[in-house]
Order: sequence, then C-alpha cells, then structure tokens
Amino acid sequence: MTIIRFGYVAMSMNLQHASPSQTMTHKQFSGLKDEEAAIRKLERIAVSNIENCLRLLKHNVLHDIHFFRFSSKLIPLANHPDLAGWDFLTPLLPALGEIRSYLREHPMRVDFHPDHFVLLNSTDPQVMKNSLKTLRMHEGILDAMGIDPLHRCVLHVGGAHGDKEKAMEQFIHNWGLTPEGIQRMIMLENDDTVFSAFDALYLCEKLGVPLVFDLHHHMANEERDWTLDWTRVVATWKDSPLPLKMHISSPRSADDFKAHADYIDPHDFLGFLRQVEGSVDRIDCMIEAKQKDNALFKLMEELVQEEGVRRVDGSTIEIG
DNA sequence: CGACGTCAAGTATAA
DNA sequence: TTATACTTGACGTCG
Repeated sequence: MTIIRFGYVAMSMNLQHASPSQTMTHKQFSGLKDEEAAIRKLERIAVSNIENCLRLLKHNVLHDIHFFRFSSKLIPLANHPDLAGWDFLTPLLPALGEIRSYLREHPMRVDFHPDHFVLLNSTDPQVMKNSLKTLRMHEGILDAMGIDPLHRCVLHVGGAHGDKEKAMEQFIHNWGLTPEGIQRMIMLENDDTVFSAFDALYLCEKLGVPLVFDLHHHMANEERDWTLDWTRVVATWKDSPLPLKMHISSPRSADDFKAHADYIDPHDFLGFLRQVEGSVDRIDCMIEAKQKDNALFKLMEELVQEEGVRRVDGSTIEIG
C-alpha cells in the first residue's frame, strides 16, 4: 500500500492577481534614473510576491493540498552583479515571518526548483559563484520561513559540454567547493536530454543526495527500463525525513514530446503507480502541467475512478 | 482588451 | 566568434 500526495508548481489558475513571480528586468532597472527608488520598487515587487505566496498557501490548505513548489523568481534581480550590495532579505522579513507563522499552523511540504542557470557542474568559477549565491538566497528565504532547508532545492546536474562523464566528475569536484549548508538543501533530478536517471543515481549515491525521479524526462531520454533501478531511487531517500519526491508531466504531443501538456494523462501515470505500489510507503508527486492546480484537481478526479485507487483527501490517494 | 514583441543570470548548436 | 533557440511568465506597447 502506498500513499501518494500531489503538489503543483508556483502559481494557481484559480487565484486572480496572485503571481509570486512579478519582476523587473535588468534593462528596466538600468533605465530608472534614481537607483534608490528603483531598489525600493524591487523590494515592493518582492514583498508582493511573498504576500502572494501566502495567498497560495491558504488556497492550498482550502483544497487539502500539502505539497507546493515556490517560485524561484520571488526576488527580482536578487543576484544580479549590479545589485551586489543590496540587502534584499531584511525588507522581506515581516512578509516571510507571516509565512513562517502560517506554515507552523498548517504544515505543508514546500520546496524550490532554482532556475536553469543555477549549475553546480560548471567549469566557469563565476558561474559556480553565482550559483552558490543564488542557493544562499534560497537558504535565506527558507530560514526566514522557519523551514529546515534539508532537501528543499531540486537541481539538474547541469551542462555536458560535449563530455558527459567529465561533466559528472566536474559536479563531484564542485560539490567539494559547496558549503555543507548548501549541500544538504540539494536534491538532483534526471533531465530529458543529457543526464539520465542512471547518471543522476551515480552522483546521488556517491554524494548522498536524494534523486527526484522525473518520469516524463526519463521517457524522453532513456530506453532503459526504469524499474531495474527503482530500488536505487528509493534508497537515495532512506536518510531523508521527507517522503520520496518525483515529478510527473505528460507530453504536449508525439511531435513535441518533451514539452509539458496542459494536463496529466492519468494513463501515463497509472502504469507507473501500479508498478511501484508497495515499494515505498509514501510518494510526493509534483505535477508539472500548464494548468497547474487545475491539472491536479482533474488528475485526482480521474485517478479515483480507477480500480484499487482510493481518495484520502483532495490531493491524496492510496493505492494497493 | 487582445495580440505581439521583449526580456532573462546558461548552454547548445548553427552560421 | 557571434547569434539564435531553448522555455515560460511577466510586462510593455501597439492597434
């Protein structure tokens, strides 16, 4: 028997004017004459983004959703070199404190997926430095929200630069340059073109990092049968206080296989569920679909029609 | 108001 | 070496 909780990413299709990712581009910022005023504007945008996160958390509680990925665009230009001296965190502490209080009363699994330019396997020291800076920002936000940063940031392995083996060894090398506090935040995810689940498992096992298994990426990237190594995936979570986490999405079309569809095709996922059922007590399953929370609601309705699937609450099923 | 163009820290690929 | 695509949400502008 396995309990599966579904989560969704960053924004709701049901809340109006609740974007957690409002932004100001660097070009816009540079165009403003009064730099102090421009920074105050950035701070207003960031506070609004965090207030919208709180609205999203309340929306989640209202719909029995226990699993949510925050936007990683909460603080525009936080890590831009032109704003190196900006203390972006202090003005946000009151808003982050409200999230801390709310999450204390309504526990929910929350995490981040920093954007694709956060790379821990780059050979360019500047890219590595910026990546660590961005990860420290995530750590600061989590701390201010009162969340233990352990296993709260999903990353891909990074670029291959034409030599996958070498790029993986570079990851291991750079891991040694990564502060322990950042290391413990990280989970690794297989990608859809270069680093398969088996590549990622090599790194996860070597470095003691949980693997976030992305079923859609696996289908796009690998011929090999994932079930051969599923017990290895499960094992990467044995020292985590959090349930195994994975990602699901459906292909937009046969021709555009890698792109995410609006909703999840339940049959893409049901076969998987039937195979893993019983191998692990709990799975937290992040839905990456264009229709966000609506895709979650639709998938729930469809799955509970299926043989052997029982509804636990608005976002949770039990199978087996 | 809807349609369209612009922007984004890195990487991959084509020209 | 340089430019463009990738991806995707936000935002500004145009008609």
